[in-house]
Amino acid sequence: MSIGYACLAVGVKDAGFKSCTMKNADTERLTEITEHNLRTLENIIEFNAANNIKLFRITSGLVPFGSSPVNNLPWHEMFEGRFLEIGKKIKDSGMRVSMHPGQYTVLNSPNDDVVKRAVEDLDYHCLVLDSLKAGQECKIVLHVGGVYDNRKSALERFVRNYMRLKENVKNRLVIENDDRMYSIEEVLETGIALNIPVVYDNLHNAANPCGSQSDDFWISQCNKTWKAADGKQKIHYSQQDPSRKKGSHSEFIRVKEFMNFYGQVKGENLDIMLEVKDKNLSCVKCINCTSERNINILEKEWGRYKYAVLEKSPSLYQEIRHLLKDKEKYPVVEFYELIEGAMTEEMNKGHAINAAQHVWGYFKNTATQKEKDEFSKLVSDFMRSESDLLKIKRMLFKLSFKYGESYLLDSYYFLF
DNA sequence: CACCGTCAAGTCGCA
DNA sequence: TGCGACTTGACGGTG
Repeated sequence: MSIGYACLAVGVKDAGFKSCTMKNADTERLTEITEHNLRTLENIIEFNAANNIKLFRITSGLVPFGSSPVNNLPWHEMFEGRFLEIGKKIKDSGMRVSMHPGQYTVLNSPNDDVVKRAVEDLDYHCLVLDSLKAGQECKIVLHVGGVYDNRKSALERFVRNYMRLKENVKNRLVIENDDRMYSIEEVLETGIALNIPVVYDNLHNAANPCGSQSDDFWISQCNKTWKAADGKQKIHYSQQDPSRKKGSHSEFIRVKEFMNFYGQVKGENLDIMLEVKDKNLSCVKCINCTSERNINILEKEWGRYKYAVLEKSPSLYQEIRHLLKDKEKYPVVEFYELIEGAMTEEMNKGHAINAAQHVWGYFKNTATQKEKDEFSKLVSDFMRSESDLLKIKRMLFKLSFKYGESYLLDSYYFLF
């Protein structure tokens, strides 16, 4: 069982991808961005390896306009060596990677130009994985596509167009239920007919259900479509954002809800891809909650969360400190539940200033007079509602960098 | 340097 | 028939 996250890592140094617009996509810019994005991918892979994360989705934007005539660079030859280096790091750490073309890659369209672009886009995704020398268990996840007023012929067209794909693309392609068009039942029928694996997505099934079967039921149905060469069965797991419309991914994984789900499926041998806004943060959380670890892990996590908690709730901050006192225990679920409680608190100016002062404590003796003046001005501006908290945090982050406070540089305080 | 409109894709639903 | 919504983060131009 591995738990992973998609595309981006938050709070990781030098881990931002770049892109460009079509009209700026000249050879020089495309080369530079590809080079940059490969370095970014490598940094994220190294972060994953260091944090015991064994499942990761690579962003489709890795090579800008990778499947468009706008980009006619032989990028996989130009960067062959870089792909091999990164691919080796992936393999050496035991990581499984995947890719997932977006909603605009539609293989079953009645418009043949659209289909042609979809085929080219799948070729591109496959070439990225091939260039990394990723095994056949590293999949490309695709939705079935549109309905066009006739589900039966639309599904038949998917089957026909699938046959047009190259063998190495076919070997990686898996299909997923979506939140509007094709329910898990229809995707399963298609997967069985084509003999390709099916990825079950729990939130899509909640938005676009068929019958009232449990997640566990559909997961075991999908399990039958995964052959040995395809690797472990994969599913997508996400939770509804309570304040946004149906189908929106939550900011973070609510640990209690996740553990309830996990209790039902832990007997299966699954890889779980999380789709969640805070990415690696919830991923680390879920890994910590489902594996045998010790309190050192929680103390490390606490070091990163503590000021983010303090600025929302001093009382929960104290409660967590007490929870971590007993070094023989590993109260992981309680720990994260308390953090979640703090993160959902409304912002309170007094608490926010208090936390900012705690962080300022790292610098107040070493800071220059100019920095001291600037900090107190930002604080009083914030109290008078003349500026926002972001400005204070931005300054504190800069100081952390300048004075080499690596403990603070890793803090999630600067992310929220 | 902060802010916000634009980009890029294909389909569906509603005038 | 045509256009807005859907989705996403970063670009890129403005003030």
